[in-house]
Amino acid sequence: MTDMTETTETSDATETTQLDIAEVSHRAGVPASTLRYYEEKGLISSTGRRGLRRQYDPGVLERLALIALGRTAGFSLDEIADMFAPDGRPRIDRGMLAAKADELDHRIRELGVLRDSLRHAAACPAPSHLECPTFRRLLDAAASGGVAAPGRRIPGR
Amino acid sequence: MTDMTETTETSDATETTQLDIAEVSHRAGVPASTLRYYEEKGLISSTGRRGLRRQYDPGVLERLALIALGRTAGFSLDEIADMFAPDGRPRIDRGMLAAKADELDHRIRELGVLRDSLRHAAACPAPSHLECPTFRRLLDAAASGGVAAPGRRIPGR
DNA sequence: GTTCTACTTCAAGTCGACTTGAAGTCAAGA
DNA sequence: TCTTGACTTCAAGTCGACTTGAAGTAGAAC
Repeated sequence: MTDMTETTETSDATETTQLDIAEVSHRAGVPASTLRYYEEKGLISSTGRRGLRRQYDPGVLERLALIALGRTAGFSLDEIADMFAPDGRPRIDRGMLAAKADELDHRIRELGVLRDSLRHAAACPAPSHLECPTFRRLLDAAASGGVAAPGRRIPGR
Repeated sequence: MTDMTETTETSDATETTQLDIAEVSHRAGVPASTLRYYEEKGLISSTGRRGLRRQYDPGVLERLALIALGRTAGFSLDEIADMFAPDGRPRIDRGMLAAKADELDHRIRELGVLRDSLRHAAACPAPSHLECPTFRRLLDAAASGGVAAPGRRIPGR
């Protein structure tokens, strides 16, 4: 949403800087239905219509990237929505970023332990996993919540 | 979380060390409703009833630990159900474990990049994140799916 | 014997992020 | 001008893992 564009926008010059929803969908790799959904949630906005079709400012691509980034960092759409100031410019709380980084760090360590254990179990010669000491240790950890309390969301992918 | 209160062994001896659902719920840290749900899904089974109340074999605790483990590794309940042979003994495909480990590994690396970038952005002196080169690089990566395509499930928490 | 209470069943609700379906609209091409 | 087909709206559906609520039951305490 940096200004700059919006130059000669004569109606006949079809050379609009505006992007059709299909174009945005294609370029961002996001279904049109999702774009409408995001708009409804206030995450993005269309600049106008051509007929019924939504038109977007090219800046929407950046915004979608920002949204995608937030999603992969584990933010909910609502959280992401809060990251944009009313004027549309991103306003990201640095403290929040740091907190999320710490969270990720923790999660990463957990997953590391898990990965190593899984690998061990995969190679372990014990006839049954239940007889493998490493596996049992993992089990105990999981049982006591040592690895990751199965709260609500799950990491896996 | 060890023995103790090994059920009031009152009444008839040979109470077979069966655990009441409340006991299992408490020891495993899993709500009774979840135990019923798991049973319905075929993930665990009760050995009988005392009145209406379900009774469980102590082995169910280990099984629940196994389930918790699978959950934190990112397996769905259905996948976990498939990990038990019809006889109830775990039958974990080592190849599957290895595959999951690889998956985790990949995810871990993604999250690592993300964490580093978040940390940088949090400390970055650029007036706006959009002007921070590192942040922009991250954005581009997210936009091109380089970090993690926001498929269906999200890693977060 | 009565009451208390923790269990029981079954159906339905929840949550987040979308997707899907039906019915309608409109710019562009034949 | 008419047809086409990609868009539009709005409501409802989906998915996974549970949770919640209503109505019922039985063992244990009194």
